[in-house]
Amino acid sequence: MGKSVLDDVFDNFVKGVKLFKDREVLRHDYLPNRLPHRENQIRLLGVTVAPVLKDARCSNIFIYGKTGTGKTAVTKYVLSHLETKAKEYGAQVKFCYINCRMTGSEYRVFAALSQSVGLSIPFTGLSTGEVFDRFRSGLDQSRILFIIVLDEVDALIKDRGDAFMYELTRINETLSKSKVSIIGISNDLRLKEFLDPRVFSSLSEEELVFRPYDAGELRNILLDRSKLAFQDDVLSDSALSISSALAAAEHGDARRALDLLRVAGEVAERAGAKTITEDHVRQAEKHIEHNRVIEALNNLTLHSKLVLLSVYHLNKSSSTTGEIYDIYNELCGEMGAGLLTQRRLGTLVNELDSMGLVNAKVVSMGRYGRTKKIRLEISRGLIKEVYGSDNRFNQILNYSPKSMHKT
DNA sequence: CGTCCACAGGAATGACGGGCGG
DNA sequence: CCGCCCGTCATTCCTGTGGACG
Repeated sequence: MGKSVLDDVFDNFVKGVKLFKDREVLRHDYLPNRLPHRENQIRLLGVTVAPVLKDARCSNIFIYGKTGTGKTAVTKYVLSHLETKAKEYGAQVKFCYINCRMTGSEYRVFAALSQSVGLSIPFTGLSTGEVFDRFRSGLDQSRILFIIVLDEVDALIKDRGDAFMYELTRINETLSKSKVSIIGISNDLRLKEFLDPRVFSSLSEEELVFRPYDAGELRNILLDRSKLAFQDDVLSDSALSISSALAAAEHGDARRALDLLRVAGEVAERAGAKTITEDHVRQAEKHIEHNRVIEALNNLTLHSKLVLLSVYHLNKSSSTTGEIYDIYNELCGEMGAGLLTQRRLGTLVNELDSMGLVNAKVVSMGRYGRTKKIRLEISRGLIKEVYGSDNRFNQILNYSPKSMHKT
């Protein structure tokens, strides 16, 4: 039996220094039992929600804050404590946590709500109104105080409108045996601009704002977590500081900080190091970004890939929608793919922009019209790397478009 | 100072695959 | 099985617009 290349990998893993004690602690879905620097928010949310223990409906609450400021963690923390207290006092309280961005549509939100009051709803087939009616009657039957947590509602409201929110905020008027309270969580602080004022006012009976963490606070959070995550004396002080600093620069995102630390640990472990250094954190930063882009690149639809490759081919510091459409047109012909409209291409470009693969800005060139200036945001090498290994795209990658030397 | 380019991007509508309830 | 509804992608039609040019 020959020596496998894997022997090294496995040996290294077993014999090498173990850095992690418990890697799960650094994942963002992990709910710690201490949330440093959020004592105020915990108390406020607790106070607001407490009336349900005496069988009274609590106020609706609106929570604002950017990603990684602890909104979700605090909410889950408070509600899980509330749940155990409710059992203790025999209060009929139930809650349902829904991440609206993951759930995706109002239909599915109502379906999820229905499920949590014990109804089973097909994932398609019914009209949204029907699902809502079933949910309402199912809820009324169960005679409870129902707390609905709508995490990342801004995502849903922005592309579906706030009609479903309006229905939800008014549901109590038609319930006789149950009561509903809503906790809305938004990443976007300007959400009220998108909301019907009636919805907004009934939703924000209480408001809670989560400020971003500063570097010092992030440091404490990481320190706390790293004690559980790593073996003693594994994490260097400078690695800790740089992680907090990097995440603080990025709107004080604790999630980001935890990711950095976890990946840095993995990088260090793979390198066989016995401590995690500042350099490992910097490598982790690149690593995370690299993976993010590669994953995005692979998951694009055919036409989005072609649009991206058109930008790649133009190879200018910035190109306009029209220019890109010409190249895209050629690439479609080359591949025998159906051609989308320029209108459609516009929104695909915008999608690529929000994924950070491309940068698109509308500019006016006066007499020469108004268009989007589009620029590649990722390295050309990365595109070669990902699409070069795909036979279907290899020829497209090397294809040289005809309409290139026009200005 | 008005014109007019080269699009932006909203609204309505349709085609399609999937799945229901009756 | 039918008629209806879902979400998704795409088209068609449309009105809006910043600013260099004349």
